[in-house]
Parts: sequence; structure tokens; C-alpha cells
Amino acid sequence: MPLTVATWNINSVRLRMPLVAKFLAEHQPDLLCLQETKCPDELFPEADVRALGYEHIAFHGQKGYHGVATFSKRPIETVEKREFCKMGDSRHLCVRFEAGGKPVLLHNFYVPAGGDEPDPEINPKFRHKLDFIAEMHDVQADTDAAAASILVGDLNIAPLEADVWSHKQLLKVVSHTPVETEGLEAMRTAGGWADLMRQHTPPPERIYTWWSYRARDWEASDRGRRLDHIWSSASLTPVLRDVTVLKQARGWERPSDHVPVIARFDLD
DNA sequence: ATGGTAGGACGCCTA
Repeated sequence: MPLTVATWNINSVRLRMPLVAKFLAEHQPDLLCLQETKCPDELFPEADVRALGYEHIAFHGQKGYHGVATFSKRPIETVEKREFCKMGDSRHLCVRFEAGGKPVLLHNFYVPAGGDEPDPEINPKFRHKLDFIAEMHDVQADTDAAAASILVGDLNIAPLEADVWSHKQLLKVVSHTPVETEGLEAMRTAGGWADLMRQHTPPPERIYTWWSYRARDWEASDRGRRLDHIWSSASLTPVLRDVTVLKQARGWERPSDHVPVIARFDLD
């Protein structure tokens, strides 16, 4: 039985609990990391998640915005809920679990979207996004705290040309500007992280995990971006079996604008 | 060049 880890920006966990239930029933990942739960901790639907067979739950939420949560079939220990940029936002959650008899750290991130104007001088939200990525530099893949690390989440950046529907048309659009894409790649390599979604699907093959709500027909126009990511320490790349992007979830009833991404490892 | 949709919480911010 492979170890399976999934990530999904759910855009309100309470509204979309039926979709979470459908996804967990059909795919049964060992761990699921959600972003944009938009749910204060005291209102988190823990009982619903337990009823789906996920007994081990950690969350870091706030009212109205942001929020991350990690569900697991195996025991987890909350390691850290780190505050980035002294903003008081709930955008990170790190848990530890065991796989292959060894401890693994799992970081769940929701990186700021950054607003519309890609200029940090006039747009504080873009400044915040760049500062957030800079602060992520000290989240390292190799630490004394575990034998391996996984980092997942909505990083709100599509780093490669093959991660967007039009590289040229998105060069000045927040999520694909050079300062973001280069910043994210610099942070990823400095941290010792491997981009698992590109291990078996290298460019120029396109990968998207997000399609805007604003399109008349998201599937026909297919103007997607790869904003969601699964990274790991080098210790896990030899045991990566595959990564699946569940594109069909974008067509479910009242969907999130992001779809789940699932990585399977030959570990138990 | 613009505006398009969605969620939380109920006027407007964020994505």
C-alpha cells in the first residue's frame, strides 16, 4: 500500500464538506491538506471529518479568510503553526507522521495571492506575497526533526512556462511575473525541495490546478494555471510513484476553483 | 481594454 498525500484549496471547508466527503471516499488519501478553509477553529467541522474515517485532524484557521487544515488516517502530531510576515494570518501548518517507520514532516501552506497590481511599491498585497516567499527560505527540506519532508499547498505562483495557458500573456499578471516565478524557484532550490509534480511530467507538457470562476466555460477556454504544488526532500524522490491532478473535480457541483493534487509514494 | 464569478458575512473585502 503506497503512502498517499493530497492537497486542495477548498475555498470554504464548511460550504464544500460534501465535496470533501466525495473526494475522500473515492480516493482515500492517507493525508489531505486543505487551504482557504475560511473557518474559525471553534467552528471547524471535526465530527464530519472523523465520520469519513479521518480521525486525526489539525487546523489553523481564522474568521472569514485563509486557513489551513490537515486530515489524516494515521496519527499526526502538530509541530508548528507558523505566523509569516507578522500579519496574524493562518497560512501555515506543519505536522509530523510516520511512514516507512520513519518520521516525516508535512508542511501545508497558503501563500498570499498578492492582489492585482504586480508592483510592490504601490500594492502592499504584492509586497506581502514577496516577503512571504522570502521568509519561506528558512523552511528547509532536510532537518533534524524528521527523515523526510513534504511541502504542499496553494503557493499562488505558476513557476514554469508550461504551468500557464499563455506564458506571454501572463508575464505581467500576478502569479506568473518573473519576480514571483524566480523568487519561488530560488526559494525551492535553496530549501532543498524537489518539485514532484514535474518529476514524471516535465515541460513542455502543461499542468494546471486552477481555473478561474470568471470564465464563461472554464473547460472550453482552458485558461488554467498550476498554483498548487507538492514538493519533497530528495530522500523521497526515489520512492515517488506518481502524481495525479484531479481535473474532473473542477466540474463537480458548486466546485472550488482549485482541484486536488495527489502524490503516491512507495512507502507504507 | 475590460469585466467577468465566488465566499464570508451583510457592506465590502479578498481571491
